Amino acid sequence: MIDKNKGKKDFTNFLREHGQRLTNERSVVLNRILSCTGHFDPDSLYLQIRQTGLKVSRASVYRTLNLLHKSGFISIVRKTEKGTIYECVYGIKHHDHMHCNECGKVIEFYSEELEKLQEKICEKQGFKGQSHTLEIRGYCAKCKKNMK
Amino acid sequence: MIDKNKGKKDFTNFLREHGQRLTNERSVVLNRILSCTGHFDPDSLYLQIRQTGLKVSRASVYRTLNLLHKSGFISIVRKTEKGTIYECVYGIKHHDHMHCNECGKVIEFYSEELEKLQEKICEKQGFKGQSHTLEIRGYCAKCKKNMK
DNA sequence: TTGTTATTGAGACTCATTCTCAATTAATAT
DNA sequence: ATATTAATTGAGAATGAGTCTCAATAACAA
Repeated sequence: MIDKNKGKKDFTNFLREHGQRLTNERSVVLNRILSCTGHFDPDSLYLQIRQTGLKVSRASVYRTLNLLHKSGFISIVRKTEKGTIYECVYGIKHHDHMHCNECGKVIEFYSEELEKLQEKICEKQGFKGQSHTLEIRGYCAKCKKNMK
Repeated sequence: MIDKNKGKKDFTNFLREHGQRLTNERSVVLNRILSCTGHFDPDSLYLQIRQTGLKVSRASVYRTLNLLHKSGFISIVRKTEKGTIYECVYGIKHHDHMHCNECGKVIEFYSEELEKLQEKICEKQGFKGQSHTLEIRGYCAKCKKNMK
């Protein structure tokens, strides 16, 4: 389970280092995303927050998401026509995605071997890898079967 | 070198299969992207076309880019705040990208080993991989050195 | 408490992309 | 060729995610 207090502390530290403050609004957004399982988009997040009776403006939601992204609490899964999809990665093991072109299902996976190989490839180029995004598109087991 | 005639033929076939036609406008856009080396964005492409004296509306450029994307002639490199960046991949060997967070440099690379490993990972999930995008972010050799 | 500075919210604004629809053009049938 | 039918185009309006403005407010330091 995610330690929300630690999250709050870590985020506060990040803000401090940048001469910024932990406000109520930021705290509300942080709490919300730390409870998120799975992917989310800014507007749903905004609506969820409103539904709980708390008041944070859309502008602040966007502003806070940018901060959370910079500080590494959340990462961008993909950008679609309808906007950006995020996921919370704080305290969560890194993973990559498979995306079914047919039903839209997203499979998360992790491979130590893959990570190692990427490091090796970076070294060969003199590149210092810091993070990466890998999305494999194709057809999930179910859709593959349905297609004959 | 890319065979533009073959490109035209292949694109026409794709269109036919979807009950669509190869118009002058589409042909102009196709030609332009087949001459593109490197990455490009829709608006620059539009301006380039206008500069050569040819007339294709912005709307048609966007519409054609969508078709070229669906038919696999071009792929999306990344979506930025300023819009989508494409690259022509027709007749070009698949590759992945490293992106320097400091200077913005993009390094293209290809690893057979990486491709194989991904296939293996897909199989394990019963997933049928069709394409993928891998972007490694970090620091290029030069910037790495400058940061000491 | 007070002063200083960051932050907020409402709504205006931006800008990439899509949509509208009358006019045009490609492919096909006559 | 010519008519018929359906796809396509262009100009500009519309859309919509995300950002910006700025006066009012809240957080922090002394």
